[in-house]
Amino acid sequence: MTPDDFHLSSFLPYRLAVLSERVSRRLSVEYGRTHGLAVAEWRVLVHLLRCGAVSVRDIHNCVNLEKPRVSRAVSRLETEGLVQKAQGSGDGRLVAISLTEAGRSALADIIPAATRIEAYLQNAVSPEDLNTFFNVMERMHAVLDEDPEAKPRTAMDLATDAKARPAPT
Amino acid sequence: MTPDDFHLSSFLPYRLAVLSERVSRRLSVEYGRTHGLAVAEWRVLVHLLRCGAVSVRDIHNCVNLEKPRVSRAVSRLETEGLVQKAQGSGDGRLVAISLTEAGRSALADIIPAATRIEAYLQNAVSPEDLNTFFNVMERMHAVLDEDPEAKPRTAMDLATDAKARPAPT
DNA sequence: TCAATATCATTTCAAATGCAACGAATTTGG
DNA sequence: CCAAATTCGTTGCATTTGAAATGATATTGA
Repeated sequence: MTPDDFHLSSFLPYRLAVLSERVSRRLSVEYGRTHGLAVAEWRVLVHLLRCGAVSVRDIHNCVNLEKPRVSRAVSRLETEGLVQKAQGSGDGRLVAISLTEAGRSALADIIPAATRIEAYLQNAVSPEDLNTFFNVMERMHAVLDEDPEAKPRTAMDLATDAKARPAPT
Repeated sequence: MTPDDFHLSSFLPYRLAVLSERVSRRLSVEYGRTHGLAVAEWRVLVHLLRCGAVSVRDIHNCVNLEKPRVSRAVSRLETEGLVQKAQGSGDGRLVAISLTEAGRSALADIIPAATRIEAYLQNAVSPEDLNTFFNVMERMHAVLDEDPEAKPRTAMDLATDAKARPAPT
């Protein structure tokens, strides 16, 4: 089926990858140049802002990063003084990772810039179209949720996408 | 602005990355298990199917892969016999890369599976919503095209997305 | 013509990545 | 109460990655 007229540039997975990579790179220019952060570190910082003192496993389960990647991102952030590790009271295995003041202040600097980039991307379309856009993304996730070959979604992404149907029409 | 209530899971770049990565991985399960291919190799093969004998630079300019990555993907494909390199007549620097019969036959095997995955993702939404979805993606690309900090799009992606407005209503 | 510059593909090198293994700590079950 | 199994965070290791350097060929301009 469809032997020769298969265009990569109209292939959904490819298009998603190209746009995603372009957006991510544009964003990382922002926090990379200003604070020397990589994607993993950015995600960890943002997660900590909302969730206080959490373990590596918690971060791993929330921000779609492999465990070793989280561990190393936290290490880098710690040496840069943006994050601190404490012994979790209770379970001695867990590490309680939290923002330092420097980390909080870095986020206060980066988040507005990140939000601005998100906004100028989203403002290019109408609110209805944007809503449809997110709904389509959620439907595709839902399809993958049924697929045993697909990697499961994190609990956090599930929860957020579930509530992301504000306009059922 | 928006200091504390910044949710990673509703942040456009993050959501794009998560879905894109999930879709790509699901797809690579397909051609990875059946033919031992990685993403770069898959893209190269597909491009060759449409474009015959091309250079590394051509592939690099079309399928959103860095030049060294293309070079290495071609090497691997060559050792696996799916691709052949020939001296480009004329310019002695260029390499003419083309599919072998084995490569063509591998694609004949993979493309239907890939198309099937694409289809079951796209069939989860109405054609109108899917069209809106692609339009939104194109608008975001257009915004990035104006942004000097963003990486330019490849000529191929530009051409395809431009014509990707098949239903002007 | 022939030096200077540009382009092409590959390679080098350092950093990032992910899987699996590991040691430490906890929980479970007998 | 304690051995087996589980969970946690980290580290080893092999692979992948991309930026810059390299060598080879082409093109340009004096």
